[in-house]
Amino acid sequence: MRNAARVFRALADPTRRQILEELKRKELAAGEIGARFAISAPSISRHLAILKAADLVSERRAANRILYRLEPDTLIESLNGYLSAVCPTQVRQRRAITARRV
Amino acid sequence: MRNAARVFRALADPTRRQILEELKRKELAAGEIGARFAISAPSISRHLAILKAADLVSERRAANRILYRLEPDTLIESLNGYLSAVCPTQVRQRRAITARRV
DNA sequence: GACGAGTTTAGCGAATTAGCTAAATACTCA
DNA sequence: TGAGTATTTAGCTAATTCGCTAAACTCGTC
Repeated sequence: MRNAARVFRALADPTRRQILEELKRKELAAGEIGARFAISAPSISRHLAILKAADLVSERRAANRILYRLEPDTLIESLNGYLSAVCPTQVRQRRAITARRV
Repeated sequence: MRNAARVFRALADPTRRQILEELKRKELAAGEIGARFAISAPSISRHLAILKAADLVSERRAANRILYRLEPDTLIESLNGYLSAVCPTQVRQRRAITARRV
């Protein structure tokens, strides 16, 4: 994965990991995400920019607001890619299935 | 996973991710690991301590040297645990197999 | 017990990061 | 166009991180 470094860097922060969890059900506006945390809007905005740079989320404007959406493929491919590189035997079965599914 | 924060923090550094890859085949002494990188022995030692604190490696003394061994279960469970939390539908099949295997 | 090899600990400096507030930008609606 | 809402950008500070060198520790051997 060419972007794996950015992905792992992005996942190092607990707030960012939780943001991705918040987005798992549906896309949310930056403000809606921020409301779930005790930190300022600019800080949330910065976290979202880092997640976007890692292709872990995408954004689209909807009128006034900017909606963020999880990009599960980046997460799955990055983490699975590294798992496969480090623990090839343990994840062999898993990869076979992923390949079939895609 | 109680330790997931430490695991993700540990994986944020490219040197540490590569150390785990070096360890995938067999356990290695700190010096053998260091020889594969262009950084000083103390820096490698520090990286190994961080990996050990995250339970991603274990160590045992062998005479003069300290051998480090990959702990694949921690890596697999941490990454898969987070994947399952964020992308439950996409990793459903995968988890079923892991459960059967364990 | 002293030496040598292997490794870690201490302590420092430069760079990065995560938080904040204030100000700027983007868009909608009257 | 002017006001209001949503979000980002700029600029700052405090804390963390990663690298280094020097010194200490551990173990086996003489």
